Amino acid sequence: MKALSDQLSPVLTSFLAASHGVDVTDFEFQQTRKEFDGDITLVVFSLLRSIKANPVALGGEIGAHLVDQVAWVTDFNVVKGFLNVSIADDFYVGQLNTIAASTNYGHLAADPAKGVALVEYSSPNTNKPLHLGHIRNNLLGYSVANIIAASGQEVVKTQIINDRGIHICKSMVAWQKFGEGTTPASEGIKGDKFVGNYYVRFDQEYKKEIAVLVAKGKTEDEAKANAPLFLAAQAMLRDWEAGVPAIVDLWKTMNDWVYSGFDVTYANLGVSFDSLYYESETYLLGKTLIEEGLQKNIFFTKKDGSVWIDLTDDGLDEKLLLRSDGTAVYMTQDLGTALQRFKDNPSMQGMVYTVGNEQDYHFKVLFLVLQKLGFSWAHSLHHLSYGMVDLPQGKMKSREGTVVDADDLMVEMSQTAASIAEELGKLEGMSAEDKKALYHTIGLGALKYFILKVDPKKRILFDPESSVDFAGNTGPFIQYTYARIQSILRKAEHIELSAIVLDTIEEKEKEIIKHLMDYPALIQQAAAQHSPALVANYSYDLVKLFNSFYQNISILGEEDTSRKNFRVVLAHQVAKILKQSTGLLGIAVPEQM
RNA sequence: GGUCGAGUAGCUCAGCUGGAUAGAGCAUCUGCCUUCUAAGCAGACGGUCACAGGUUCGAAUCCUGUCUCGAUCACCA
Repeated sequence: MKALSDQLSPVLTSFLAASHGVDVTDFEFQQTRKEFDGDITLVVFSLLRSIKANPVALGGEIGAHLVDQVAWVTDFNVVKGFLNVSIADDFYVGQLNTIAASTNYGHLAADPAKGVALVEYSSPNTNKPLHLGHIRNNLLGYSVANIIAASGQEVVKTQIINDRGIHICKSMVAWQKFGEGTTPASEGIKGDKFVGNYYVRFDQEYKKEIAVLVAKGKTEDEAKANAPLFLAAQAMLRDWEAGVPAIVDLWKTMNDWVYSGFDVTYANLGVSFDSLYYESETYLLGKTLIEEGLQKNIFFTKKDGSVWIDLTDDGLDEKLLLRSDGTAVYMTQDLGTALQRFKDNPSMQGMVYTVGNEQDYHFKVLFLVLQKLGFSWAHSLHHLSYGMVDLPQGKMKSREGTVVDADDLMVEMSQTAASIAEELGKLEGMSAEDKKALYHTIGLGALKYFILKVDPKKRILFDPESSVDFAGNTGPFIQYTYARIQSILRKAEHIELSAIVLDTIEEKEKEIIKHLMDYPALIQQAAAQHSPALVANYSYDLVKLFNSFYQNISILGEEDTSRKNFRVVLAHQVAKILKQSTGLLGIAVPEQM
């Protein structure tokens, strides 16, 4: 649609300037409805604001001009205020040839003038294994990074690792006390799960201690603050900050366990990072920013020594930036991290934070603070806010064991894919190894599409019982269509794929080409809106169009050679775009399934 | 209470910079494998676009108010 309207608009502009003396550059086009003749429709109504005329008469005037002046406009009709324009079939054939001739159609190479965009995602709590919520985060961030890159801007995928603080010390204390020297290797479990267990263990033992103290007559708050485990964790944090070697070593060891566990999950999920930031390395820079803000009188100090910013003029509240004891809070380290990233990427133009919508307020404040500190790049920051993934019984809660574990879920998806495939029995002759890889591709395709097709802003309800579909509007449906096309292309190998010349094509073929023509504009739109859902829906629509064509019109069975060639090229281009578009979503497409 | 987001078919979702009779999938029901892979295709059924006003040639889309759900307003991260 856009590709077509972009070509018609200049003609209309100059015509209206000459005939009515008005300057109009924006026209409202839409797809012609099925019940009318034509390919594209100009909404004449919208022109009436600048031109006083009868819409039907004006539509006729414009239509006649287009037929006269544009070689590939063949006909027109006017219904009420709608001008339906017909386009010559060979125009579409020409467009298909253009698409076929271009590699990476619709994707642009990085433009140095656009600088580099950072996309942050994942950034999990290093004490807990990744769960379904993190999967949504990772898929969104990874996909948005791909989409921005395809739109023509260099991208750096990054994350912030929360590797310091009292919560880290909790699992360290628990391991020291109850770990008995075990390691992930000795227990044969992933490092993140191993450390996560001690984090849970801390919480359990801590609660017992509190109960004991309360039984002895202490109040709840007193008990919490005086429980031996809590005191131990606090002491450990002090030792860590003081750089006590034994503690720092333990910290490094346990963090490495977690990271190696996460790496396995990331690899299975198919996401990756170009750079990592550690809170332990940026929170001090955050503190210097606080100093700077105080000197500039952007921040103020309260009696107890805590540092705040007053955002009431911006419709927000006062916000704490530094504790009264001088230690950093969440905001402090995020300020430092942002500045560090700019220092590392001087051409930074745009940074996307992929973080759940529960932190909308935090990011509003963060961006405002950076703006007030005078950083020009602070205006290009964007919070990619997404809704929670909820279970039928509500929020996922690790303490209640209602968390959908990321590793487990991926295994289940793979197994479901396997059982469906075995039932269908189309994979004879494929090696066990290839099958395993294929099941993973399909299972993950189902999961990724399921999550990415919905608007990020919306909550997702995940029902483990009804699970993720493999038929209908799903990832496997798209993968299946791709595999079918590959099958055709294998059989069509001997066909000469030179530029096609045809005067007439089928309606279904035309619909497909129209959709292919929209791809470049779609990528730009998806990048501007940070929306993988747009790419997912585009891919689905393309597959719907192709399948209808495939089931109703024979490709290889066509006797006319040039027509057969045309259809093979068309199928080939559909596959090409599908591979590109699903690739942006992190979904792989199989040669056979 | 303030702020932000969501509310479209029984269910899960598109559509939202205003345009012709609001679209898909799942579920239910009909057909289609002797022909390029049926994880598919063709069709039926299914809607007061939360509610009420307003703006205009025209509103699911924009504005105002109301209701429901979620998030947030911590010297937690």
